[in-house]
Amino acid sequence: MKLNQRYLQKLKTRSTLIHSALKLMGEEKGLGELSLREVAGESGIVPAAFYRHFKNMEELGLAVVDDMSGKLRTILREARKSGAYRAALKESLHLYFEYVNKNRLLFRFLSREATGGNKRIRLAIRKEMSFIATELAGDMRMPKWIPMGDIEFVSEMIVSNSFHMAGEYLDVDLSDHREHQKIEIKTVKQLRLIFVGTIRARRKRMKK
Amino acid sequence: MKLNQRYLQKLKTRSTLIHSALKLMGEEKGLGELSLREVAGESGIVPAAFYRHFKNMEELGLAVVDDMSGKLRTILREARKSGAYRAALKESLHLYFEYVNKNRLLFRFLSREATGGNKRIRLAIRKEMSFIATELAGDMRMPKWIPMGDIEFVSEMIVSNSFHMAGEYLDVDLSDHREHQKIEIKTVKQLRLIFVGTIRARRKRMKK
DNA sequence: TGTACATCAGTGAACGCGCGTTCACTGATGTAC
DNA sequence: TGTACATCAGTGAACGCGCGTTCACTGATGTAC
Repeated sequence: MKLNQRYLQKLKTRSTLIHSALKLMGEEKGLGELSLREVAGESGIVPAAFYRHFKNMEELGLAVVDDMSGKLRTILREARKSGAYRAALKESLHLYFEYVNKNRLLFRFLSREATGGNKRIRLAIRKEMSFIATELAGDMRMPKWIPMGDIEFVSEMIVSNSFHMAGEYLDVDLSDHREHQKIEIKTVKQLRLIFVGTIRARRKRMKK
Repeated sequence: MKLNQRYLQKLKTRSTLIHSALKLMGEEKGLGELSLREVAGESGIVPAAFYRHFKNMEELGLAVVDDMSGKLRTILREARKSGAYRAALKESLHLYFEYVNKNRLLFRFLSREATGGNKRIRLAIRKEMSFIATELAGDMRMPKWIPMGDIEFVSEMIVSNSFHMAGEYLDVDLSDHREHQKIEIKTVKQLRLIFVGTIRARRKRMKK
């Protein structure tokens, strides 16, 4: 039997470690600056007990990425069901930035570690973004005559751009609504440009 | 008299500190993971002497950004003079990725710290990118009827995309030429798409 | 030009601190009979 | 069901280490006269 009391308690502590790590990094500290003792302390266990869950801090970092992957995919699936994709670009992005704002720590973590000091973690995050891009490609409404290759290319660009703009969004002072608005509008313009570029470039080539 | 022997020696040590920092961070370590003692040791001075140059590691970080800003601007100016901008997109980007490869530490630093843990440094790097985008906007060859606002918008996107792709480029195994090639081609396609999007979107609006 | 004093980059020792890791342990929970 | 033993998440103490920062100092260089 695996689902016994002891096992469940272990999972709970593991999850606490993951969330403590996210909390302690906050908006300003990288994974590499986080200490094992800090995380253990915040989680209410003794430093030595950390090793019952992870071999070292890198393994914990990968677990954080894995945990957020799960969350992100769930959100994505729900957004698809709720029909958010079918809304106009402007409305979709408004929902997106609202979500970014409600999950500041998560997005700061992603933005920071996607280019951070640890290569394994960088690649894990990039892989996750690539997954999201593939999902998005499947859901995107594009003229039927646009080939799938183009759609995948464009959704990669969209995901990359959106993450980048989320990073800028999070650096704006919390109370500065005007600046938040500006970033939202800028993102809409960027994505629109990407859509137009895709469609026009393809149409041009097909006419030839 | 400012340009005395003592002052020049101080400048030299300061410059050594900056380069030691870049070297020690290498491809994998963030500014926040770098220790004052490491940098001092690598530079051949005693830890206490560090304080003759910088108040703390953050100030050193800002100096690194400032130093690379100077370098980057010089390169940009030379590229303009040499007419590299007038070459086809493909050739320009090939030169760009060659430059990225020759300055791996610099670009890894920029890529890492542009979203890194320290907000002052993030903003300093972003400001520098924005400067580069403005320069680029002035040099870019676009149809005369495209308004300056559009050109600035598009050069911002280009700079942002190019930096992002440089980050991916640096994570590819050094000997994997095929993959490097792929990233180059992908970047060309991305930028082409951005150009087409800009021109077509604007033309469309003007016809109405 | 020569002398006497000021400046200041770099020294070397010392400090208290939090770090990662090890170890034998405890005691609640699980398992075999 | 009851008992005897096994498992194992978490404990608490200890270790040696590198850290940032302070301080009084040194001695080469600069400046005023």
